[in-house]
Amino acid sequence: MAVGSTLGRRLPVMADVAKEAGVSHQTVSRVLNDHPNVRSETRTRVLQAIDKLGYRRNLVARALVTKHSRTLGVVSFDTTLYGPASTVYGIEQAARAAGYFVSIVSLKSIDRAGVRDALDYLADQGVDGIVVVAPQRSAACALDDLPLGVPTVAVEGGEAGGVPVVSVDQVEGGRLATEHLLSLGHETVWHVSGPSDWLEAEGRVAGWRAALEQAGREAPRPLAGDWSPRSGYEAGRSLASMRNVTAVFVANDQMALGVLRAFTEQGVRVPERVSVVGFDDIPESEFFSPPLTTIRQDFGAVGRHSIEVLVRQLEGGPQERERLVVPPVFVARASTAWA
Amino acid sequence: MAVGSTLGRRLPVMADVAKEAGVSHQTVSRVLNDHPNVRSETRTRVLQAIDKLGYRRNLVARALVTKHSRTLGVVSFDTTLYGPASTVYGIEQAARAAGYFVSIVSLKSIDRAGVRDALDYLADQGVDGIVVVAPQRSAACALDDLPLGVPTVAVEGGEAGGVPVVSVDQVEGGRLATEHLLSLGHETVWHVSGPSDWLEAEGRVAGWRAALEQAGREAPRPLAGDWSPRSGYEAGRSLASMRNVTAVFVANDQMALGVLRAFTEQGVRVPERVSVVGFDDIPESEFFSPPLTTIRQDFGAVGRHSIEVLVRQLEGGPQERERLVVPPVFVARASTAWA
DNA sequence: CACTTCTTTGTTAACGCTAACAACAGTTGA
DNA sequence: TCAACTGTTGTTAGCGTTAACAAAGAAGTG
Repeated sequence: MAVGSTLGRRLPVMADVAKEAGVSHQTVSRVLNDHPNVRSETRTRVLQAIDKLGYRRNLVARALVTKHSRTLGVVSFDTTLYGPASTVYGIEQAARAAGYFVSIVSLKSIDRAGVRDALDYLADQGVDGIVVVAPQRSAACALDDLPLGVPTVAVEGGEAGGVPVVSVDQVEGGRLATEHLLSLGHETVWHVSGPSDWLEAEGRVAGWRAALEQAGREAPRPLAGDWSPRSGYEAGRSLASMRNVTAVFVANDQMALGVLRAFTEQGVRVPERVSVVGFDDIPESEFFSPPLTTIRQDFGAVGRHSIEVLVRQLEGGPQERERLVVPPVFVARASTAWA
Repeated sequence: MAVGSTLGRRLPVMADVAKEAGVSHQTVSRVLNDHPNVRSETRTRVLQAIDKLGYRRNLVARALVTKHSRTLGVVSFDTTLYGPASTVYGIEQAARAAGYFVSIVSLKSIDRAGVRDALDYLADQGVDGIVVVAPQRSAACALDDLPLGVPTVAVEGGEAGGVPVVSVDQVEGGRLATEHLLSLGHETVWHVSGPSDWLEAEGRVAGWRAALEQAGREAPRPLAGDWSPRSGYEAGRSLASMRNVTAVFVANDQMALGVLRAFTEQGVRVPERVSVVGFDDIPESEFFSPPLTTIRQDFGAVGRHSIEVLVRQLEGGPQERERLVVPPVFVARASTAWA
């Protein structure tokens, strides 16, 4: 690509290419859009002109007339956390592979108004579709009043207002963790949960409860955390002081780290005296002391599926009210042992 | 905002609002853009019409004529890692506060071609400016051939081709870590470095070397990792088998976790026999066993500054060849002790 | 009172592209 | 020979907005 004749001047437009190639601008457009009826000799002449002038088509002008920007909007919450970050990454990769740009709004806090603003913001910008990573009840609610006419998919969105949802089966994950601990002979399993307004936290609690119930065990009162290692640490200190605790299912790996730390400080040995299971399988978990048994979520798959569903809608499909569930995977390591 | 008369029809445009308010479309435009010369009575009539029709302005059309999209592009590498994720988050927050959208391209691998493509991709889309998170030498090189005319800022970009750079002072960080260990009476300090093509890794090595040299100590051969806990673990196994190692500066916290794990397995006590310092201060570090002494990077500040510099350029400032450096902060915890 | 100036509004022409239709050659077929 | 078709290209008219200029009235000034 050369800069050539337009050096220092304004960027070349389609008309410049047309003149250079001795055709009409419409023929240039046809070449660019792979229309069938262009003589191959004409096509090469146009391509040469494009190359010579260093022409790049103006996608804004294109979007104005086609009404499609080939941009997807993503609304997420705190992309500093491993889960959201991985999900957004998966979404971005899948979107690009499908030929779409991604415009991201990362919310600091999620109230209904914040999500609404973000959605309006994206709709204004002319995105073709939106993925909302809505792990909280409040965010999921905001999906009830969507910008009209913009196809939307929710990730981890519960029964979000009429839009398709892609999520990891949190209930199943909670069940897997709990059943594993029960199968090791533990009388019951304690639980450090995530914040109560998070759907994921709720799902894990439900799975944990279901597994205990099925085994005919009493469910102890869960300890509530906020996903942070510190909150896990505090829960861990409480648990360490209780003699009857032998198994703990912690709702994410970061809090599990805090629990492990508290146990170490209090001289509670893992897994000899207490077994611990986490959730997420962050890259660090394998190197905790001891390496953490956990439930892996395939965030990449969630991202890919959400884009698949969205693109299917964009490209003509009907607004199906589908619900895609990605199964979690149990990962055995060294933080759990026989009672 | 009501949906009103256009229910089920096409979205209302400026002309519809104009007709509703009994003015010309240009007057509507003036109201929307806060032009001074509009009679206040006219203004309220227009605003009422906007509200009644549920009108939202078409930013694509606006961008076509103004040549500004109020969108910034961000090119980053693997936003799953804590550092890049935090930086991008900081950028996004700052950009939104400044009234800009953010379009993100997250590269899987960074070769020069990949970065180039991403830049073209964004330039095509009509972004007003670009932030490149270019922590690798290869990425930084790609800044040499930038899309013409799009203001750009590099984050962690070394001496990137003529564009402003915002970064954390990695050399100073490496120095802080090493000096701390030397001040505790350690004879010398070993180093587990990041990948050699990362500028950050290089800076930390340089700081470590400088501190040792200044103290008149021999620098041992550094062990190379790839930022992952696993590579730290492997380095840790090597170090554990060497009797003369009493202090290790690890180039990031994730690898430090791996080192700690290897030491634990081999019965090497931290900090009693070996002191360990990490880098980054990820949220987990405080809860490692033992809590990790480390160097904190203020990723949020880096993001904010990069947007500041970029916006200053966009809004008329000259393309200054500036270099903004954010100082790292030493964080003392329990993984270091007197030799 | 004529003259300039200011305020408010409207009219017209872009911005760079694609869609729709028109036009023209070169076939083909009756 | 004329009509109908086919493949290729050009012409025109938008998309929805802002910029530039024009115009009309109000207000100030000598």
